[in-house]
Amino acid sequence: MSKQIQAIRGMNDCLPEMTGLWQWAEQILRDTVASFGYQEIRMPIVESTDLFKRSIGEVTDIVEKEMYTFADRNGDSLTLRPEGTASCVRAGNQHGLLYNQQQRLWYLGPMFRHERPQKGRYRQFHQFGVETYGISAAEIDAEVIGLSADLWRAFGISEHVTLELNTLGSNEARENYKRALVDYLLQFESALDDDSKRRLHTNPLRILDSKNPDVQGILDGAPCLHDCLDSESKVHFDRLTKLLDAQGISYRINPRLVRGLDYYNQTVFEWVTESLGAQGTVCAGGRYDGLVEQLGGKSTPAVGFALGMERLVLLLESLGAKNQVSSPVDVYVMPMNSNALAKSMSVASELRRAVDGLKVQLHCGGGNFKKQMKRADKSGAIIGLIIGETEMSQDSVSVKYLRDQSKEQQTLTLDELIASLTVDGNG
RNA sequence: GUGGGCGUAGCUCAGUUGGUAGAGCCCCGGAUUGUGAUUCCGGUUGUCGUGGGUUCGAGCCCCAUCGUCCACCCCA
Repeated sequence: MSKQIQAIRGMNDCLPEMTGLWQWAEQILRDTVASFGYQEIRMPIVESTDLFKRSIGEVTDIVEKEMYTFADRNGDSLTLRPEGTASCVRAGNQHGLLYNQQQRLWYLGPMFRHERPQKGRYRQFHQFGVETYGISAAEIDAEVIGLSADLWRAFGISEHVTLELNTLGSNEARENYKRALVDYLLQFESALDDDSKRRLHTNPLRILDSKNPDVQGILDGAPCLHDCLDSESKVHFDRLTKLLDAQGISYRINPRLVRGLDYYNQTVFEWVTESLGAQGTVCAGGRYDGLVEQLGGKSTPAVGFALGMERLVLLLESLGAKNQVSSPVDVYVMPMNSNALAKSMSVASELRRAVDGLKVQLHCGGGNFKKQMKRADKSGAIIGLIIGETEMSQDSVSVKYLRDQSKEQQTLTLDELIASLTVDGNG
């Protein structure tokens, strides 16, 4: 055997034992956004490097050290997308979707960041994203957050996620606050850890959600972002919280909640969980009113969020959602000998055509009866269909119920079998 | 990028002060030639991550390297 080639570090295969759960999750996501009237948009995975530099921010870690950037054969600098919002705005601008219009969009696909892999964090990962454009009123913030809350309800995990909410205010308010915060923290500079010292000059707001308890202690005396807010932002945030209250969505206002990407303003939120280790944020988003214009479009308000699929699936798995996934096979057809093969294949075909959604697998490769029964059992099928000389001679099939011992094996005509499967609703 | 844990069969893992590798699962055959999942019997599974070093002798000790997991950082 020659040496095997491995997958790239941090880029994982999704194996058959997991694809069922992924598909189940994806279906619920699609159904939920569809119920809100949102439409899918599909963007390329590769974009011009400048797109991300201009949107995410030049001094963010994502742009500085995490992007998969390379020169293509023309010498253009291209980048594997590290997130979806920038591409979505670019596509919207390019095709006139955002100009004086309202849009409610969603997407799902792979993203790439060159980070050190750990639980809930991979170099190729998948985000489900929702983006809305052209609505500045707080009700769209409330709708988007309400939509995310509906997702947890549909997954049955509402008790395991909590909503954190904050407002960053206008850009001017935020700049004012940034200055006040830096002034305050400079008094304690020697007591700050190295990461916080560095961020003092790069992204001071990020110090607010430092995990270091000493830093958090210093922050207890720091000025509060909410004291620097402009009145317009206050009104917007107040309307949002009232609308969330009216929907019965509970939240915790966290004045230290900030976002890592530069384009956010006003509303920001995160859904966090205790069940995922260090990567507790399963979904996060907010308002980004300046980005459309920043990327060359007409000034357009926008709100959206992104949800980490791997983190969602990990969470669903840890909460035992795997038994929501149906078996890959409902009926396993066993031809007893080579004479029964053609008959078995046609029976399988007729079943598939007659019963909508029925999953029928034909035993291939022969083998004795014992072996075929073992395969039938392993397939997860509820019904084993036996077709041998006896059945051929009377134009019937023997039906063995593999998961229910109280049900006797019986011999039926194909029509009788189809009738029973149809009544059961796929068994 | 930084730190720590772990790399032994397809999978999950034992392996004593250093003496040339083992269990369960899986798979195959049989008990049972038309009845699985339960039971019993038998069988196949290896570059001990890789490369050096120490030693008469290394899965075990040392160095390097790669991989992986977890945490920091970052973020969904």
